[in-house]
Amino acid sequence: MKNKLVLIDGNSILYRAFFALPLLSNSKGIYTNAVYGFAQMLLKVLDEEKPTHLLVAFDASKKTFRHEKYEEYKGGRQKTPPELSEQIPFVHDLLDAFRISKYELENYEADDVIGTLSKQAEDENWEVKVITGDKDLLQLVSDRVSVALTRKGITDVDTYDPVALRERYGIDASQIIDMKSLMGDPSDNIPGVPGVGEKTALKLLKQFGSLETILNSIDEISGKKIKETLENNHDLALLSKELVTIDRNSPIEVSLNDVSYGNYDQESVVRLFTDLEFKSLLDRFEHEESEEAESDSKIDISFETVTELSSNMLKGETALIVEVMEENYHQAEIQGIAIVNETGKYFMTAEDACKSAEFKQWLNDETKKKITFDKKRAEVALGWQNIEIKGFSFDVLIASYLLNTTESRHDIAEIANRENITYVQSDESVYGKGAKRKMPEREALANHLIRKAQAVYELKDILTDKLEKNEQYSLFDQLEMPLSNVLAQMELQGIKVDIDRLKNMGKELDERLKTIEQEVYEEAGVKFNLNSPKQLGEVLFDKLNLPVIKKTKTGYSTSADVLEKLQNQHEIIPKILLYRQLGKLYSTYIEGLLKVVNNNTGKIHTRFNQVLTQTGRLSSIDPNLQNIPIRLEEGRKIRQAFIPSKKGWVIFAADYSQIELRVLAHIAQDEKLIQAFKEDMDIHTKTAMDVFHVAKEEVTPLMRRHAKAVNFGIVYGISDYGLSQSLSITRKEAGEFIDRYLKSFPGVKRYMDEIVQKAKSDGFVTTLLHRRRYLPEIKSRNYNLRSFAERTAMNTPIQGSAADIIKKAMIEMNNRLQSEKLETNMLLQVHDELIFEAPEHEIDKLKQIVPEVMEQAVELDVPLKVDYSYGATWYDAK
DNA sequence: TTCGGCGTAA
DNA sequence: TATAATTACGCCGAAG
Repeated sequence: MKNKLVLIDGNSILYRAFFALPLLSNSKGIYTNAVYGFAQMLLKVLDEEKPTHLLVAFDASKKTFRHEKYEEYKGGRQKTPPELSEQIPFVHDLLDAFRISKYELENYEADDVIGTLSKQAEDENWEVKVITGDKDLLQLVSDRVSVALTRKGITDVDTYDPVALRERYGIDASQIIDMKSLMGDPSDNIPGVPGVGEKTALKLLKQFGSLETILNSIDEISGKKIKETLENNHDLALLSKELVTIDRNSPIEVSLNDVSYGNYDQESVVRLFTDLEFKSLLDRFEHEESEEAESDSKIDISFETVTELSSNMLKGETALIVEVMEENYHQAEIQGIAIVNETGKYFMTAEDACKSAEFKQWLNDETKKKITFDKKRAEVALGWQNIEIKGFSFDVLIASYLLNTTESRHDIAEIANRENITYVQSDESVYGKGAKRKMPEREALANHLIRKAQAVYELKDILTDKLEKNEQYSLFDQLEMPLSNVLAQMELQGIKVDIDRLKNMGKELDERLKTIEQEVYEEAGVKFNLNSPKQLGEVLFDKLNLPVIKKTKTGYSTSADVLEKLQNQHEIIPKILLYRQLGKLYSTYIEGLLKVVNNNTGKIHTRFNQVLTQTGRLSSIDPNLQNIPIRLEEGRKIRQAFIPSKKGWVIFAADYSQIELRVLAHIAQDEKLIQAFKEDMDIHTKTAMDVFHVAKEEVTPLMRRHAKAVNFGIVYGISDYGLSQSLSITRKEAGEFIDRYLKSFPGVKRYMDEIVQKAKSDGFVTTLLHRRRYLPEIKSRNYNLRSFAERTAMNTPIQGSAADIIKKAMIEMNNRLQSEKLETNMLLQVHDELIFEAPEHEIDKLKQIVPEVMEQAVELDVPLKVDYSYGATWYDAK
């Protein structure tokens, strides 16, 4: 087959893409329009041209050999806009992901590289295509070289071969040089001959053939004026010609063989497009993967469908799939059971399984080891049917999460694929998604579950090795695995809800909302949807002409901080703020909670996601019980609807005091901070004393407030801007606070510096119990990404270690409640606090053991401190 | 369906 | 350099 070389003028296309597309950005605030356009163009080229060889050429340094001939070359050029230059690294990432060669040559321009390589390819009789936005390159057109010029947009091009060129300009490729030297080129600051444009240039060239002939035949030129300017600008025209001429023998260090194009690196492409949020482009690359998986899914895996299990099928460590298709596994149907172990592979319907005494006994036997994927799902789903499951030895989902918290896809198929196990399909491809999600035929289901079980069976050893290499096996086996059971119990237990109370609060809120709504319409003089930020923005800023404080991507910002600044400008504002506040309570916390109360138990059964956050915290969904209001009294009342499940019981709540700052004191080994906690000082007051250099008695409430904000900032990975926002002070003042803080607590300063360095050299940071977070972006050339990674390098060990500690406390608390034979139930975890329900007579015992267990969960160089309280409702446990 | 804006928690 | 605080979830309207 004949070779085909495609040469792309990198800078030119990048500029085109940047100006052709609106300034898009992804959710991280990185501009992506130029990369997007470039990627589009690239995909189109790969698709249409199917090159065997491909190179993207870039301009090298600012200075080129042309500057030696003509200093003003490319003078007057605008600097590259920063919105574009920040995208350049991503274009390089893009090319790397596609395994496409790129090249730039010191002292030369991309044109020269393209010119040289295209000549070499021509000599080899290859077909060549050049992609550019620059007409100069038309001079390369020949029988074997065609040039695609971007027309408008980025993928819309005109392609020139010698015929097309003659049609368009009436001249040959070689004459393009002469044309340009007559016309000049403002964008490159090439002078040309003043007064000569495209038309004149073409006319002269058609008549005389070349610049030199024109200059030598001045007498024959018709038109006095042209004659004169040509005479006067003789040298300038010749200089222009030199500048315009592409050097087709530049000393490039790449050869045609170096630029062969094979295939892209699918994983990198998907990763990059995901990061950049190129969802439309992503589709076709993810598809290919599933096609690949499908072909493997034809590999035959034989199994038995059984209606009863005998003990000789349940030997040795066994992979167990208890399939629950529903996303919410509470009271959900079990679809089927798959088992894989040394004796074979078995599928059972859920119905048969639940009837089987042998099976249930095996589930309940702690000595029969089970390998699972998402054991909490199985445990809770079975729990609702009063089937107990014990003896979990390895959970693939938890292991996968611990190995890489950044990875969001923890489907068995995904995890397996990463380990080159390709016979298992993704749940999505078997079940479908969204409205189309449905159960397949029994045989297809059995097949799928068996494959999952087989994959899980194989993955155990692979992932165990990895955990051990990372020194994470203990974190896995001693913390997350047992925690999962604790969480399952909490979820099954649920928290009782006073439905009437919620409904009454709802009624009252609803009435107030209607009133306020009417008032707002009157003030505005128009009816509109108050819940629509878009419509509200139009009313406030177009109709009422209030000053615009902040804008969002889509229009005016109407967020609370903006509205607060407008408080005194118009009477409508406080009303809107109140409407927002109450509306939030009504829709999210009254209606939202009522929707998820379980009809049978009268309780809310949340699900804790144990494998989601980047830091090791839990999260809670359906509903989220970790963000029930507390700050404002109005919202706090929602907590009155959370009650004990039995008469005469209480809600008991215990929280760690300043756990994150205590963790910081410990890991940073800051002597002053450690000392302050040892003396059990009020940490914000102490911070104020050190930062403002005053005695304890002189700390004003304002100083304490500022100190508190600084402490928050320190935990989050501080920036002067962030602090200035939260305190509404200037950046400079905020910067000074931070400086003074870091001088006062040198250990903290040292920690912040060292952790960033460590993250750079290791590629990840760790917590107290060896949880990891990888931070590849800490080496990024993009300021945004790098800064973000630096802040998370500082924050993750703090937030993550605090998460480790409370998780350990939860396991021990569960054991303790059992060993003390208490009836008390642990119900919720809210990052630094635990919520229980307890019979009255156990309160005294709890007052002792809860703080004890929580405070002794780990031993740090500072004491941990726990506060607690209790009452008739969650509200009263304050 | 999916995204952006907004607001709730630690 | 040019930007901006950590971790989450859910509701709504407005786009597709």
